[in-house]
Amino acid sequence: MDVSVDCVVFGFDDDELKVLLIEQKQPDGKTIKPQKAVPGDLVQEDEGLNEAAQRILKELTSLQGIYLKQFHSFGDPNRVSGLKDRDWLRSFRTHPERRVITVGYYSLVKMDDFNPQAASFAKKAQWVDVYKIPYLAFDHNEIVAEALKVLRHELMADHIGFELLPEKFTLSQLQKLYEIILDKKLDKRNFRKNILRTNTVEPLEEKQSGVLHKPAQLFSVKRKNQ
Amino acid sequence: MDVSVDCVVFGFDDDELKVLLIEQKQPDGKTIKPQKAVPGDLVQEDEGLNEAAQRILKELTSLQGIYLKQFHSFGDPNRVSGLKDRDWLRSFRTHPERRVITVGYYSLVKMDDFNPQAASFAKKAQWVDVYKIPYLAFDHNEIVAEALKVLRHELMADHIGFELLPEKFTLSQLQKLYEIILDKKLDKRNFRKNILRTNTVEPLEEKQSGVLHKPAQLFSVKRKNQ
DNA sequence: TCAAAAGTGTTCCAATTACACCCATGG
DNA sequence: CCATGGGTGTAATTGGAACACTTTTGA
Repeated sequence: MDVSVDCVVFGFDDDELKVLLIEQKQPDGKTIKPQKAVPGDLVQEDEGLNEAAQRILKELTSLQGIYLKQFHSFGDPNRVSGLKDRDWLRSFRTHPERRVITVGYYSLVKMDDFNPQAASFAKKAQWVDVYKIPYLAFDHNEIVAEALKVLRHELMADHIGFELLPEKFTLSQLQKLYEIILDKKLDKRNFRKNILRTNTVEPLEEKQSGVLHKPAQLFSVKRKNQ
Repeated sequence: MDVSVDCVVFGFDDDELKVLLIEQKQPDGKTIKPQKAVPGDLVQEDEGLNEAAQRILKELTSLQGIYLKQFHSFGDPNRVSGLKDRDWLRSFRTHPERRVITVGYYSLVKMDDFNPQAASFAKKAQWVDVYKIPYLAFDHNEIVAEALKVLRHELMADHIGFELLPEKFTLSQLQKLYEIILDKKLDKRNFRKNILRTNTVEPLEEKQSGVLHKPAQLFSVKRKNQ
C-alpha cells in the first residue's frame, strides 16, 4: 500500500478564489488525454506527512513555507480505479497498481507571489476558478470540495486569510476576500467591527492614492509581539 | 509502507470518562513486558478506511455500528521506533520493520453496553480513566490526546454524547456526562436551557424511584421524525 | 459637479452568564 | 424532620444582524 499527500492550494487575486491544478504529463510516445489534478505525490520512506506535503508542494509549484494543514485522509479502495487514472499511473509510477491512500492538505496563498512552474511530471500548473472546476483525476473533486469546506470553517473561526493579501491592504480588499471565499455578501460595517475587534490588523500612516474615489486607509497584519 | 487505523473509544460509566485500551499480547516463549495501546491494526488491501475502523474495532472489542469518526492521520517516520514497539511488532507482524502511517478514529460508547473481550492478539481490553492514562505504545498518548480535543469540540458543536447514557436518563446524568468529558463544572439552569433548546431529548411520563431525594424526570433521546 | 468607493453608529434581538430558593422523596 | 439532589426564573451583559448617509478624491 502506498501513501500520498495531495495539496489543495487556494489562491486569491483580488477577484476570484482559485485552486492550483496541474495537468498530468503525457508519457512519451503515448497519447493519453491529459487530466487535471491537484498537486500530490507519494510520501517518501523517511519523511513525515507535513514534511512530504511541503516537499511535494515545493517540487510542483515552488511554493514554500506557507500555511499548510492536514484536513482529512481519503482511502476508498477504488479512489484510483478510473481507467484514465490507471493508464496515467502506469506511465510513470514504479508500482502503478498499488492501492494509494492519500492525506489531504490545504493551503492559502496570494497568487501574485507566485508564478506556477512546470514540474518534472506535469506539463504545467494553472489557477482554476474554484467555482468552475472541471472533472479532475482520481477523487480530486471530492478532495477539493472537502478542503473548501474546511477552509471556510477555519476562515471564520481563526481569521486566517490575511496571507492572501498584499502587505498593505484596505479593509474593503479584506472584505472582498472573505466574500469570495465564503461565496456570500457581508455587511461592511459589521465586517469592519469584527475584524478590528480581533486585533490582528493595524492601520498604517498611509492611504491609497491614484484611485478614482475617496482613498482608503491602508492596513497591515499586526506582528505578534506588539 | 503500511496503513493502519487506530480507534480511540471513549466510554462513560456515570462517573468517569474512560478509554478502551488493549494490552499487547505476549509472543509465545518470549517475555516482553506488555504495553497498553489503543485498539488498532493494519488496513486490509480491499477495504476502505471507515470500513477498516469498524472491522478492527469489532474484532478487538466486539463493538459495532457505533459513531466512529476519522479525526486525524499520524505519519511521523519514527512513530513506531521505540525498542519495545519494534520487539512487539516483530513478534507477530508479517513486515514488522515497515513504516506505518495511521488514521485515527474516535468513538463514544456507554460502557455497560459492552464487556471488553480478549481478542486474538491482545491479552485483554480494559477501560482506563482518561485522566490517568499510562505510557502507551507507539505514539498512542498523542493520538488519545488529539482525539479528546476533537471529542470535546464535537460534543459542544453537535451535542453528540447521548449515546453514552442509558435509554432513560435524567438531565443531571446528562450534565454530569458533559462535565466529565469537558472536565469542568457547568451551571445547572443554563445547561438545561441549552439542552432543551436543541430539541434532541424529550421527557418521558416517568420518574426515578427509590432514590433518597426528590425523584428526577426521566428523558430519552428524541427520534428523528417526530 | 459627478462618479465611485470609503467611512461611520445605532437599534434590535438572541444568546450567554451569573445567581438562590423551594420541592419531593426515603430514611 | 432531615438530608439529598431535583427543579425553576430573572436580570445583566455580550455578540450578531440590519440598516443609510456623508466624505474624499480624480476625472
